[in-house]
Amino acid sequence: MPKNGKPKGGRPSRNFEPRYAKKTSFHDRHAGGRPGAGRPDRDNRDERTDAGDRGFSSDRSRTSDRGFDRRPGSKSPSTGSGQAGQRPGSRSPSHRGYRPAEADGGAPKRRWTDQERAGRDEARGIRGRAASGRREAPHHRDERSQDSRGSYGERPRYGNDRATGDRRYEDRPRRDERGGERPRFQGDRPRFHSDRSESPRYNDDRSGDRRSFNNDRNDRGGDRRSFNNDRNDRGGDRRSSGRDDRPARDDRRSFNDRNERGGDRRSFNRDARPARDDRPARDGRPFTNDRNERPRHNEDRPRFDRDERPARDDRRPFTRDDRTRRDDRPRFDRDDRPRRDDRGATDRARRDDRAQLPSRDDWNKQAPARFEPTEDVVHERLEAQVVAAPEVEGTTFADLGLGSNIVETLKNMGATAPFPIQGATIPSILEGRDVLGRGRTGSGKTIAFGAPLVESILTSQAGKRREIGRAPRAIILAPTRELALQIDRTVQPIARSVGLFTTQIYGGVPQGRQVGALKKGVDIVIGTPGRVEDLINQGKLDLSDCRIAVLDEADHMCELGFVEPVQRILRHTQEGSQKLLFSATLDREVAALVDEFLVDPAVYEVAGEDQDSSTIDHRVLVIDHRDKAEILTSMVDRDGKTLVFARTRAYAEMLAEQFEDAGIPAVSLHGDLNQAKRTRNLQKMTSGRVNVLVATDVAARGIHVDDIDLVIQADAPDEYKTYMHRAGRTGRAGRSGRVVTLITRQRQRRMNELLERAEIDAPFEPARLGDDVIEELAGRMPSDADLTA
DNA sequence: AAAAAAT
Repeated sequence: MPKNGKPKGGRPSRNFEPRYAKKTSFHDRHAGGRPGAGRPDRDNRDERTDAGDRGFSSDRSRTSDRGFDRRPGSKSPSTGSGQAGQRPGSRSPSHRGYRPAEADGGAPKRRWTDQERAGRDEARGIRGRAASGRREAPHHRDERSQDSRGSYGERPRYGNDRATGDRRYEDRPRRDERGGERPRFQGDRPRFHSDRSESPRYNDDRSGDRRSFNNDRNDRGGDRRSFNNDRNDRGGDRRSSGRDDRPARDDRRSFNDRNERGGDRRSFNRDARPARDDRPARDGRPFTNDRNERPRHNEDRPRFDRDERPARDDRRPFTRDDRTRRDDRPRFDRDDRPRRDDRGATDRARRDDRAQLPSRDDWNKQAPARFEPTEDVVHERLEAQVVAAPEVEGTTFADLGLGSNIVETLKNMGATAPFPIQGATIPSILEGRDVLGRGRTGSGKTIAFGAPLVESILTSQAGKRREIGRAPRAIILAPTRELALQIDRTVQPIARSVGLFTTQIYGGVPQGRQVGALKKGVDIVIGTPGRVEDLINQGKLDLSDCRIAVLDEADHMCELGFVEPVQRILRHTQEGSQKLLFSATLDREVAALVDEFLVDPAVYEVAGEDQDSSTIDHRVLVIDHRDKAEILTSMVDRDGKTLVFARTRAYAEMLAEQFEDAGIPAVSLHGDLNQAKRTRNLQKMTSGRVNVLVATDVAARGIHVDDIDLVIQADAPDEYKTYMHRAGRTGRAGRSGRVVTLITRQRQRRMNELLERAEIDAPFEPARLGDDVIEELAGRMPSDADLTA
C-alpha cells in the first residue's frame, strides 16, 4: 500500500484542488469511489510523524493516474473530473466542454501539452527536484507560470467558466444531458475546471478567454478595491466620529483603569472621546490635526446622519449627541452591530461602537450596497494584571513550578529563562486558574501555555499513564492549520520529555492517521475547530476527560464563523475544565467565551510590550494604483526574506505568479491551495529555498518564519488587529524588521485611523516607480532613513 | 475577504 512507487511529489496536487475540484460523493461513486481521491495531501504525510494512511495515498495515486490517462480522450461518464479517472466517454457526453476534448482527445496533449501538464504540480514536483536550477528565470518562470496558471486560472475560470460555460453551452447540457444528467453535470463542473487546468481542450477558446478573463478579474479586483477604498475612505471621513476610537486608545492605555472607569470611563471617555466626536469642541486635540479634513466632514455628517438616521437607530444619535449615549453603548452596539453579529455578544465591551456608528450611517447613506468590511473596532481592553519584565528577572522555569524534564527540554529549545509573559502565566496555569494572556507577537506565548499545560497533565495523571485508548486530557485550538502544526512543534517535544503524546487534528488531510493516533491514545490534541468538531461528532474524539482547553489567537477564534464551533467544542470538554486564552491582541471580543466558560480568570499582559518598544519600522507608501504591480515586483526583488500580504487568495496567487514571471522565485500561501501545497510552500520559505512568500491572512497570525525582515502589505488591512498581526511576522525575538504598506491616496485617512488604533507611528510617503524610497525600503539602497541599516 | 470539515 505504500505509495505506489510514486514519488511523494508525484501526485500533483492542483493548486486549488480542494476547493475547485470538489468532489462529491457522487463523484466518488462514479469514479470508483475512492475516498480521498480528491485529496491531495500526500506531502503531508511526509511531515507527519506518523505514517500516513498509505491506503489513501495509493488510492490517490491511482486515481490521479487515471485522471491523467483519462484526460486525453477520455470521456468519463460522471464528471469530467480528472481524478475520477473516468476513461473515455463519460466526460465528453456530460460535459459541454466535451467536444473540444474529443477533438483534443485524439492527441492526448493539446495546447497544454507537456508543459501545461508539467505545469501541474506533478510535473512540477518532479522538475523541481530534477532541476534545482529553478532559479533560472526563464525556466523557472515557465514552470511556475504554468503551474500557477493552471491552478490559478482555475478559479477564475471557474467562475468564468461557469458563466460563460453555461451560456455557451447551455445547449450542450441538454445534449449531454440527454438524460437528466444535469445533476451530474453540475457536479462535473467543478472537476471540469480542474480538468481544464489539465486539459488542453478548452484551452484555446477558453484559455484565451479565461486568461483574459482572469485578467479582467484581476483588474476588477483592483478596481473593486479601489472602489472599496473610496468607500472606505468616505466611511472614514464620516466616521471621523468613528474615530472616537482614539479615545478608545486612551482607554486602552489606561486599560487598567477600566475597572475604575466602569462608569467613569464613559464619562472619561466622553471627555476624551467626545473630543473626537465633537471635535469642534475639542479642537485642541492633536488627533484632529491628523484628520484635518475629517473633522469637518464628520461633524457635519454625523449630525446629518442623526437627523436622517433617527429612523434607523436612535443609538447613533445618542452617541453623537452626548457621551451619555456612550452609556447607552450597549444597545448601541447591538443595534448597530447587528451586522457584526459576532460581536453581538461582546457588544458591551466595545467602546468604540458609537464612534463607528456614525461612520456607518454615513456609509449606509452613501453606499446603500454596504458590502464593505465590518468596522474596525477597538474593543475594551481586558482588565489585566500588568507584569513588569523586571519581575521575572532572575526567575527560572523551575522556579515557576515546571519539572526538571520540561525545564531541560525548554533549555534545549533555546528557552533558558522565562519571558515576562511566561513568568506571569505559568504559575497561574499550574494553580489551575483560567488565564487570559496577552503578549506581543513573538513574545513566547506558545511556551507560556504549552509548558505548564504539560506539567499540569503530567501531575494530574500520575499513575495512569499511557493507557491505550485514553481520552485526551488537553486540547489546544488554533485558527489555521499551519499554526496548529507550529504549536505542535513546540509542545510535542515538551510533552514527549515527560512521556506524554500529542497529535494534530486538522482538516485538509485524511482522517485515518489522526483517528489512529486517537485510538492509540494521546494526551494532548492540537488542532483546528473544523476537524476537531468533525471527529467529535463522529465519535472518534472524546473530550470528556479534557481538563485543559487552550485557545491560541483567542480573539480571532471569537470572531463570527469561528466562535460557534469553538463554543461547541469547549462544551464537550470536562465540566469545569481549565481554559486558557492567548493572543497578542486579546480584548473584550472574547467576552462571549469568557462569560460562558471562564471562572474568575487571571489576566496578564506585559508592561512595555507595546508597539512603541517594537523593533519594527513601519512605513506607508502612497502610490498610484497603476504602479502597484511594478512597485511590488521591484520591492520583492531583494536579498532578505519578504512576506507579502494580499487580501484575497486570487490576488495572492496572481502576485506570486507575477513575481515568478519577473524571475523572482516566489510561492503563495492561501486557502485555495491544498494542504500539501500549503505546507510545502511554507516550508520553502522557511528553508530559504525561496525568499518571497505571498499570502492571505492565513499567514497573518502566529506563523513564525525566521528572518523575515520585510513585510509588504500589497493590500492594506481592514482591521488594526490584522495590521498588528501581519507586522508581527517580522521583528521577532528582538530582531529588526520593516513593514511597508501600499495604499492609494484615497486610502490615506482610513490608514491613518487604523494606525492610530494600533498605536503605531508610520510616516506616509508618496512613491512612484523608480523612486529612491522604493530602493531604500527594499534594502537595495541603504539610506539615513533606513533605520535598520 | 479569509479561515475552518467533508463529501
